[in-house]
Amino acid sequence: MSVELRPGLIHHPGFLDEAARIRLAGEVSAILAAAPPFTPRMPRTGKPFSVRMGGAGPLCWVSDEAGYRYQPHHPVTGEPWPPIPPTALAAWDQLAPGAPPPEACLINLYGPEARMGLHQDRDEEDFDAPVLSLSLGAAALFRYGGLSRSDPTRSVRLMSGDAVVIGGPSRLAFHGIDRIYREPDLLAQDPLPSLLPPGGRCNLTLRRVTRAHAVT
DNA sequence: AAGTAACA
DNA sequence: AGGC
Repeated sequence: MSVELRPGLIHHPGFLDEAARIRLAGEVSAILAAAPPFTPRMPRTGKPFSVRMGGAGPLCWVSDEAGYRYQPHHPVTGEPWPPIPPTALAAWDQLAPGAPPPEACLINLYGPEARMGLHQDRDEEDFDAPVLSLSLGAAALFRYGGLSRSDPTRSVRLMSGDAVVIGGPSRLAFHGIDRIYREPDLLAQDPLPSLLPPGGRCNLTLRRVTRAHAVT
């Protein structure tokens, strides 16, 4: 079951079943143990994000005073990023059929107070492949708009196990996270990656960064 | 610049 | 501009 929120922006509620959520949480925990979460900072001002980030893949996105960029090594340890978790790769194969393999798996870690301001994913060279988002843990209010910051926006609640595909005419659509929901009754429903605050949310975003080479 | 403040 |  899927819902087209706007052309090219597809919500797949409950895409990951319980077994897949548990498996993915374990894979993410192993990644974060090897490549610890870091706090990204705003370009120029150095203002820290409220979201902490981990990463996997040949390239991953980082942000600091010098700007936004993709780089092959962890910004603190200098080590290469761990491989993208297999459960996330399987979701890419299913939800982004025909796209070249993802190179970046950004792991956004939200505490109950974390937010992500409205933004575009535009630091990639390849805008043909979609961005794939996978949610674990606490529910969140996702807001999406159009290709201009001033375009009207709508909101939808994302739950643990949901997938969102941001592609086609919505590949550069503005989007963000306005709030994390606290749901005491459901706190124990899902195991979450270690190093995540209680009541938190973990979101994986998979992206193709470089242009795929033509096959000869 | 994925940040925030102020507002109805 | 939407959420709170």
